[in-house]
Amino acid sequence: MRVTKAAVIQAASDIADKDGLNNVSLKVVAERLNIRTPSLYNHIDSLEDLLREIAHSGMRAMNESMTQAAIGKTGDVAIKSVGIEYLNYMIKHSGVYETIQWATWHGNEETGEIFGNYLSLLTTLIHSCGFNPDSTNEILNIITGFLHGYTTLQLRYAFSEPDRVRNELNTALDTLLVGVHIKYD
Amino acid sequence: MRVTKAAVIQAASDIADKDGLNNVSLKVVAERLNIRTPSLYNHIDSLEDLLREIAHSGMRAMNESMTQAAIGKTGDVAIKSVGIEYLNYMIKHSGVYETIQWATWHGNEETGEIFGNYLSLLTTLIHSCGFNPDSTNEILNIITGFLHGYTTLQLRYAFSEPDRVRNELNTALDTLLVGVHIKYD
DNA sequence: TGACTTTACTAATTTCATTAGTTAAAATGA
DNA sequence: TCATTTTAACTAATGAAATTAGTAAAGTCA
Repeated sequence: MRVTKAAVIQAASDIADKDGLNNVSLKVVAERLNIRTPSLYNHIDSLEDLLREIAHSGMRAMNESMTQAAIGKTGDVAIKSVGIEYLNYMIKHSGVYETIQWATWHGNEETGEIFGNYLSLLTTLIHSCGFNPDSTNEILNIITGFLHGYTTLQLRYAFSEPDRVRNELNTALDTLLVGVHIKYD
Repeated sequence: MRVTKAAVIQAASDIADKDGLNNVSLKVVAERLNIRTPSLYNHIDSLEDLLREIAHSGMRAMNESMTQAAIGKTGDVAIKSVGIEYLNYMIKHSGVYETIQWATWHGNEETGEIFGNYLSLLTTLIHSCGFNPDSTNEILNIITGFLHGYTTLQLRYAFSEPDRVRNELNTALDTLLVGVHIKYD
């Protein structure tokens, strides 16, 4: 009697980050934990369930980091801090992030809830900018969409030149926010 | 003697669009084509190879549609037309689009080339806006990043309310381009 | 201590992907 | 046209991995 559900998810996340999502198999996870493959079923329902759990754990960690990054800040500064933290997480946990993208297509209700927490954080920060509240959702979609797409497309460069990509993301967010301010101030 | 490589990719793409990426298996594709599973190896190298081919075929089709959408247009109007076409393709071929996202992580040189063609199209359109050529790449990253992220996050709504999402994408691109113009004109 | 629960194990089973080896149809080319 | 070569199909194995069934050990708690 040793392994816990959290340990399974942790082991699987580590493997995802080191070897990529399609090298996460029950066989490999079990080996990492020094148990037999069927024993994993005491902690998870299926491989697909495990992948979703990896994604959820990662999303919660991202939410936590981004929330920390926003503490004591408001407006554009806060939004940009959150954006940089989003990128930082992707760089540090690219395998988990790949799983999060997978969960975009194969998520369940819980996935939606956790994503909702992320949206809540951004919503609060958008409010702190003083935009017309009627436009909050429109702005939310613009910012979250941009952040997701920009970081994903730049991820390949972010490994070798993290500082450059971080700076360019910061500049790009400035540009985006200029447009948002003109349109919604 | 009947099936061709193109037919295999087409069948697999149809299955992806109808049942999602993780229901694309050699077994199912072979059944659709009325041949035995091993016969597929006359046309493809492996399941992973097939998935990449689905992605490549989809990316080429998107490039073609977007190029058509840009004909006879310049500047912001052209960029927005391309963006709408990008969204249209995703709505019509969500399974293939999921495969394209998969290929973001598991692509090869050819994947990069096809993506390069897309970047070339956008680069041309950005030039037609008259921005400082030194900033073309920065702008390219902003626009392609935004487009990818915004459409991906809105895809779930795009099935039920395509017109609303199309309109909002158009507005969002306007907002983004306002910022870009102020920053780079 | 004795019932109960948890978690691991071994032993199947199933489902696919993939490989090997064979055959017949189709294409090519003298 | 006819022989040669290529192509693409087939059947039969093989192998890897997920999942299920059934069992035993170890911890929990009354």
